[in-house]
Parts: sequence; C-alpha cells; structure tokens
Amino acid sequence: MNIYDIAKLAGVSIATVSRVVNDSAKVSGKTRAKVLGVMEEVGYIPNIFARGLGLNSMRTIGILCPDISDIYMANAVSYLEKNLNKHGYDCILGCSGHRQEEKEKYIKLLLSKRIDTLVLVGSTYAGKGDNPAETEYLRLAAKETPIFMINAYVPGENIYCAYADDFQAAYEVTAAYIRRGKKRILFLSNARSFSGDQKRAGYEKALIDNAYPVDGALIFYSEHSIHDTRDMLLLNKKLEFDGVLATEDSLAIAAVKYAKTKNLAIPAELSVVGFNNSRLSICCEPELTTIDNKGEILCAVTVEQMISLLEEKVQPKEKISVPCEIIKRNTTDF
Amino acid sequence: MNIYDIAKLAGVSIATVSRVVNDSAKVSGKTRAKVLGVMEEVGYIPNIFARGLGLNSMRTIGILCPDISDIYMANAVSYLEKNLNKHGYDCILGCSGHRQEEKEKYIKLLLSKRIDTLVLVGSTYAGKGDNPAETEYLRLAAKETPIFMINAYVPGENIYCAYADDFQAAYEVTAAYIRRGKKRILFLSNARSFSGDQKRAGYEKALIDNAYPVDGALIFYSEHSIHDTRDMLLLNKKLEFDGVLATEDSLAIAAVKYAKTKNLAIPAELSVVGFNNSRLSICCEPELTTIDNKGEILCAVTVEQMISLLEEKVQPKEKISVPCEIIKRNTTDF
DNA sequence: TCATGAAATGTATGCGCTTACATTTTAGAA
DNA sequence: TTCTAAAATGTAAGCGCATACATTTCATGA
Repeated sequence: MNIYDIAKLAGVSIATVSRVVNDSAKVSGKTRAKVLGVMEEVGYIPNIFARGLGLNSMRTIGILCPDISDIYMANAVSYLEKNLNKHGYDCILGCSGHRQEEKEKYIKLLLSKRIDTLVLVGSTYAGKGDNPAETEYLRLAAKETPIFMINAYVPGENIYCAYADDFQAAYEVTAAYIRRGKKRILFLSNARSFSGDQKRAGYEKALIDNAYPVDGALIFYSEHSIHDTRDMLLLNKKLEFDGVLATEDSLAIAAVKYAKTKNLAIPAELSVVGFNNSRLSICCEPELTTIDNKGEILCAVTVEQMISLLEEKVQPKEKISVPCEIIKRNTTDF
Repeated sequence: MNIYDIAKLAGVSIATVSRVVNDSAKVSGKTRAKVLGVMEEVGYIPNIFARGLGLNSMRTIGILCPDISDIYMANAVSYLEKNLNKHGYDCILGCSGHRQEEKEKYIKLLLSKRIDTLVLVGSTYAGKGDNPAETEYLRLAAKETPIFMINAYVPGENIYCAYADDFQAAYEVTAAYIRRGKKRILFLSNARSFSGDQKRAGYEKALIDNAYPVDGALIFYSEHSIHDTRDMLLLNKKLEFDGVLATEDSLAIAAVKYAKTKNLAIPAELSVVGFNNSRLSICCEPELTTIDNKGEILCAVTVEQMISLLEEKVQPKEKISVPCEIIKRNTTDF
C-alpha cells in the first residue's frame, strides 16, 4: 500500500497525498479530510526509506554505550530516549562493549543509518588523549555527524561533552577522610577511563595537598565481580587500609564485604565511599555513602543542547562540567 | 558521495559496487579489492534509505521495553542487541513506560520504521487476556510484523512467546516454606503483570495443595522504593509473617530491611526469597535466596527463532516455557 | 460577463540503491 | 586455435516519496 494507491482511492494525485502526510498548508480542507479518511481506512504507513531518501534525515539519534546492563548507563539511555522522543526523535541503541574495534564498528554502523546525531554514553570513550587512535577516530566521525559525549571529554570540532566533576568529588572525599584521621586510603577502581582517571587525580591531589604520600600499593584496579574483588582484597594480606574510595558502588560493596569478613567495624575501622548513587548503594548493609554524579543532569543538558543544534542551529558548548553531590549514608562518619 | 562516484573512481559499474557492498559472490577478487580500496579511501557510507527502498528491509529489529533502567530488562536488551548484531541486524530501542497509549504509540512508531521484527521485553505487556484492548492491538500489529515476546504470553497469529515458568518456581518455594514449617507466607509483588500473575497463581496453588488458607492480608502489592516498601510493611502492625516470596529482588530486600528493623533473625524467624537473581541480591546482607528466571535463555531462544524465521522462513514455536532455577543463598534455610 | 491573480492540484523528475536481465570476459575442453 | 559454458560485469528499471514547476480551479472585482 503506497502513496499511489492512496491517491487513486482518494481520487487525487500523489502530490496531494504527500502534502497531507507532511501537513503542508496547500491542501483544501475537503481534500485533506478525504485523503485522511482513506489513509485511516486502509491503515497506510508511509515508507520511511522513500521518505528518508527525499528528506535525507531520519529524525533519529544514535546512542552508543559500552554496556546497557550497567545501571548508570541504563538510566542515562532511558532518560535520553524518553526526552528525545518528546522532541520527535527516535533512538537507535548500540552496546559496543569496551573494545576499541567494536566501538569503531558500531560508530560506523550508526553513521550508516544516517542518524542526525551520535551520543556516546559512559566514560570509557577516550581518555585524556592517551588513546590517540580512539580520539582520532572520533574526530573523523564528528565530521559526518555531531557527537555528544556524556561523562567523557574529547576536544574536537563538532564534539560536545558534558561530564561530572569527579575530580572535585574525589578530592573532597579524600580530604574528608584525612580530616577524620584516616591514614591509609585505598583507591579502588575498575577499568581505566576518563572519569576513573579524573577520580584518581582528585584522590592524589588531596593526598599531596595534605602532605600524604601517594602509595602505589593503595591503588587497586579490579574489573571483577563483587565477590572476586572482595576475595582479591582478602588475599592481599599485607594490604592495610582504613578508608576506601571506590570508583563504582559495586566495588565499594566489595570493600564492605571485605570488612565484614575481617570483622572490621564500619565506618569506625573502615570507611567506604562509592560512586554513582546506584540502587546497589541502598541494598548494601550498612547503606553506602556514595557520590551522585548527576547522570540525569548531564543527560538533560545534552538533550537540550542537541535539540537547539538540530532545530535552531545553535552551536552547543564544547564542554560542560557539573558538580557531584556526596550522598551521606552509613559507611562513613562524615 | 554515492555509488556512482565510487563506480567512476574504481572504473566499474554501479552494479559491481553494489555487489561488493553486499558481499555478493559474483565479483572477482581483483575488482573487489579495487572497489574496497576506493571506498576506504573516500570513506564511502552507503545511503541506508536508498538501500532500504530497494531491499524493503532495514535489517533492523525493534525492541520495546517498559523501562530500560530496570536491570532485568537492561540485561535482556543487552543480550538481544549483542546477538542480533552478530547476525547483521541492528536494534532500535523504545522505552515505552507502562501506560497502554504510550506502548501503542511506540509500536506504531517502530512499525513505521519498517523493522523486520518487533520484540516486546517484560511481562507488563498484556496479561492473560484481561486487557482485551492491549492484546487486540498486538494482534493487529502482528499482521504487519512478527512479534516476539519475552516473559509474556499473548496467543495470536505471528506472535511468538518465550517465558520463564514462574508458576512452578513460586509453587516450589511456597511448598518448601510449608515443609519447613512456615505458617504465614507473605506474597510481596510489584505491579500486576503476566509473570506476576503466574507467580501468585503458583503461590496460591501450593497453599491450597497443602491445605493452607489463601489469606488476602498476606498478598501485598507495592510499586514503591525499597525504603518505602519496608516502611509500609512496618506501619502495617497487624501484619505477621514468617516467610516472604517477593516477585522482585528489590522487594525482597525491602523485606530483609524490615526484618532488620524489627530485629528478626534471618532466615530462622523470617525467610525471604526474591526473583530475578539480579546483582542486588548479592549486595544485600545476608545475601538473598532468589529465583533466576533465565532471562538469558529466553533471549537466546528468541534470537534463535527470530533468525530462523527471517533467514529461512522457519515458523517459530508459538510459546516456549523455560524452567527457573532457585539460587540458594542466606535468607532461607533450604 | 470576463479578466486576473491566488489557491489548489497535478505532472514529472530525481533521491541512491538493488537486481533481473543482457552483455562481455574468461577458462577449460576439444 | 576455436568453441562453449560459466563467471564477471554492465544496463536499466524500478523502489515510494518529496518537490519544483506546470496546470487547473476558484473567488473577486470591474
């Protein structure tokens, strides 16, 4: 059932049908009603391909994230999808995993769908220039399509970034630990990433500013499950610490479980702070002090700027930084 | 930059370029290499619209779920996306929320994108015939596009369902509680849904089979947060129970927190079982006994059948039921 | 009544691709 | 070398729509 069929049934030309479909003004009320009637009757759905061929836009946003089963990203995607939809844009989702080739493959794929804009969620996309291949590829892609990044920063034309000020948050937590007399603060991180690096930098800066040593033994990377991470900490007998700054709530929970196994009182003997204010943080016992990195605000800002760009050609800001909020619960005494 | 440009640059016809792009066999190695070289050089991206116009398929699957920020659905979407991609299909995601009109809007939208297949994730889609409008709409949509449902069942032509045997799992847990001498078992559920109804039916059947009364006071629906649900349970002073069967891990955790507040020993004085085997279940303390409803298997089955249908026109099974697995942890003594 | 310009509608072309069918090239057998 | 069938390549006709431009209809004023 195509536009010709409708035209024939309604006794008009395809141009008129097209005008009705596109709400163009130059159609008399009577004709419009007749055409709409026929369309309704036969359940006509315009062919998106033919349409796109003419308009060369699909009103579709590509969203790429490493892992949609990560709560943080799922929330972000959910928010983006919902709000872009309000503006009449649909979303194509891609879950790329963390590997570079995969990401490139997906970006290419999304671009080939003639998306109007690409959103990269999650901080594994490009560090601070330490993966030249990746940032280079993004700059290339940005020549085709505007790229918006959430929780990452890559300088480049047509690339617009919004990220939480993880540096500051990590700095503050570390400083608070020090003020509370903590002596050995463990930095517990998952895979390296833009935001992970920011957090570590904040952590180290706070140590240095307070004349604490930056001890490599206290910097611990784990990409394993909660239980495995706990076990790794337990196995590492010489490792001692009285405070933990984890880059993710699940890692923080591993630290809580570690304390439980070693019978350490929380927060007196071991304090723990996580990141993301995820639902995990209130499931844990005691409930977790965590840093809310304002994912929703980052998404909101992104949507807003994107729509301005698409609809009114307003140039977005190259980078926007949003302060975090420390959610104080029961694994710290501040 | 279109196929004509590439053809000219490579000194071949557009048909040959098209064959290279589509990996059609009838191209000599030399020619293919030459064309690929040119494409690479100029960064050619085929126009998806024109392509779709010709093929009348976008090799795209529409996925609709009420809420991608729900871990269960996020995992499912993640799995679907990854595996469909392996077969060369892309995914468009829609998060519809739970309202009927929204769902219809999204379905229409996805259909208008000429998706090859529609996947509905999550059990809020249609109960067992108790929402005629919704199931009717689905049947209508199924005339356009095959529909695959995950964790729901709607009978209808061109609708294919895979769901976990929640009934059986709920039955078994309830029966196990009874064998352990539990007297008052609370059924704690979120919003009504296909799977929720199954669980409740299993629960009630087990009670009846063991000559226990089905007490309406012990059937408790809550769509609130973990803390609010706990508080609601606490406020309900007359409500007494020594076992909980929750339709979701987060609700089970609310029950655990309830026990903690009332100083009830787990599992001796209060046993708790959740559903979904989500990450929340191991964050909680004690770690949660939960029912794994095999989301991954459901997704795998769905992908497999879908690909068979699309590529080889093999008629999928109308319904597939997969047994659940009870994951025994520390909130029960069985 | 007719001329006139505006409004409504129609005609025809092109968007970039796939593919059936036509043509050319190639490889192998005679 | 020549013939033949198969492999490789080319040609051209759509796919369904938007839209520039052409044509018709209509309302208005003279």
